[in-house]
Amino acid sequence: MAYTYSYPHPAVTVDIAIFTIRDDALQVLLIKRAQPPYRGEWALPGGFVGLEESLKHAAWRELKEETGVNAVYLEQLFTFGHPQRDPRERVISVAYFALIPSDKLQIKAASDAADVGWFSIDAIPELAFDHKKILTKALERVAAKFNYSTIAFQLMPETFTMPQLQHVYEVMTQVPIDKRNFRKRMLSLNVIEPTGEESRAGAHRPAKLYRVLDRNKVDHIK
Amino acid sequence: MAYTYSYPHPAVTVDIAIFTIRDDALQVLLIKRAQPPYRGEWALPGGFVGLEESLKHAAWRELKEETGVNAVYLEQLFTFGHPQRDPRERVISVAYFALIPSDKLQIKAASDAADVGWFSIDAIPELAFDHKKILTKALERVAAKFNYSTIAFQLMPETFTMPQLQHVYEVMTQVPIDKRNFRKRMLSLNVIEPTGEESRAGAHRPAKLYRVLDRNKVDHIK
DNA sequence: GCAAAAGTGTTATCCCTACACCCATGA
DNA sequence: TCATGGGTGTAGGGATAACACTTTTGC
Repeated sequence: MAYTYSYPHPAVTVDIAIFTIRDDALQVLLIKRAQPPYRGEWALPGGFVGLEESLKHAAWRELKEETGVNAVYLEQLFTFGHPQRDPRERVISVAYFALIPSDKLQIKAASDAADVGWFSIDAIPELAFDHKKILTKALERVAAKFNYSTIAFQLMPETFTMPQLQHVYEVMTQVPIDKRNFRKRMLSLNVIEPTGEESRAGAHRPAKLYRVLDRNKVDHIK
Repeated sequence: MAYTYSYPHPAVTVDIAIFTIRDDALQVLLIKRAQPPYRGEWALPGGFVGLEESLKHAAWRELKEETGVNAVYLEQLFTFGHPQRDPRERVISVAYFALIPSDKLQIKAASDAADVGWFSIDAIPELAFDHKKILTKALERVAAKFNYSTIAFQLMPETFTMPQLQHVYEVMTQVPIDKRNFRKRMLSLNVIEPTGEESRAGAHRPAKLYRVLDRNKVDHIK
C-alpha cells in the first residue's frame, strides 16, 4: 500500500504532555520508546494523526490509549516543526497538554511499568526528539494559566481540602502563598463548595473537604 | 515528479493574519484567490510549508511575499486541522499573526489592488476555507495580549503621539480609556521615551512625539 | 500533654479609577 | 477669537498583601 502525492508532504503527529499530581508532586507521563529512533529513551506519548480525524481527536485517542481516561482537560499547546526534529522524515508535531485529577488515574500507566511511567517534573530524564522543549513550554503555559484561570481545579480529585489545593498551586507556580489569603481568594472565585465532610489525615485537626461546582468549566478570571 | 509514502500524509500550510493600523482602523491583509477552490473569494495569505523550512520560516516567507516587510512581530496562533477544512485533500494549517507598524507598509499591497487589499476588521468579506475562524481567534489573541503585554507598540510607527497610541488601544480592545490614566500607565511601562519633537497636525495644540526604546522586545506585564 | 497541621480577621498598602480645566495651534 | 484636540494632578475605593494565634486531632 502506497500513497502518492505530486509534491512532498510532511508527516503530522500529536504529542501530549499529560500532567497530574502524585505524591504531592507535579508529574508527567512518559513512555519508553520501543522502536527507533531514540529506542529505549523516554518520550511524551504521541502518534500520527489519522487522515480522517481532527487534531483534537488524535490527541484524545492517544490520551485514552495511554491513560484510559477521557473526561479531562485538554488544550492545544503549540506546533513544533523544525525540519530536523525527527531523523526519519519531516515530522510536524502539534503538541497538546492534558491535566488529570489524581483520582482518575487508571492502572494502565502502572501496569507495565517498564515502558510507561509518571515522572516528577523536577526529575525528568533525557527525552527523545525535541520533547524537552515541548514539556518546558507546556509547564510555562500551565503555570501562567494558574494565575488567570480556574484551570487548577482540573488537577483536583472529586473532593479535596484547602491545603491540598494550595499545595497544587505552590508546586505549579513555585511561589509560597499565605494560607489565609489563599483561602479567601479561592472562595471568592465561586467555583467550589464545602461538602460538609472532613478529611482526617494524621495527628492534627481534620481539614474540611470541598468539591468543584462545575468540573467542565474553566473560567478566565480578572 | 511524485512523492510516495507508505502511509497517508496530510498537506501542511501556514496562514497569516497580518494586522496594521490604517486610516485610524485596525485592518487585515486579504488576498483574492486566483485558483480554485474558493476562486475569487478573499482569504488570508498563506501557502504550503516547504519540506526543508521551519514553520516560522514559511510564515516569514509568505509575509514577505505579500508585504515586502520583514522586521515585524510574528507569533504562532493555533493549528487548524479539521479533516474537511480544505475540499482538495487533508490540509492542516498552522496559523500565525503578524503586526506591522503603519509606516512600514510597502506599496506591494496597494500596487495590484485587484487581488490584495487591506480590510478594516469591522468590514470583513466572506472568507475562504475556515479563515473566518482563524481571523476571529487572531483578533481575540491580540486583544487579550494588549492587556498583559507591550505588544501594542508593534503596531506603532517610528515615532507616535500619546493620543495615537491610545487610539490603537481603543480600536483593539473596544473600550474607551481615560487619557490621563492611559498616559500614566504607558509611561510607567518604561518602554517609550519622548523624542523631544512635536507633531503639529491641525488647528490645535501639538502633541509630543514618543519612540519605543527597544522595538524588538515585547514585555509581559503585571 | 504535646506535636502537627488546619482554621480564622484585621490592618496597611498599593493600584486603579474617576474626574475638570487650561494650553497651543490654525483658521 | 474661537474651535479643536493635547496636556496635566489629585483623591477615593477596592483589591491585594502582610501578619499570629487558636483549634482539633493522634499518639
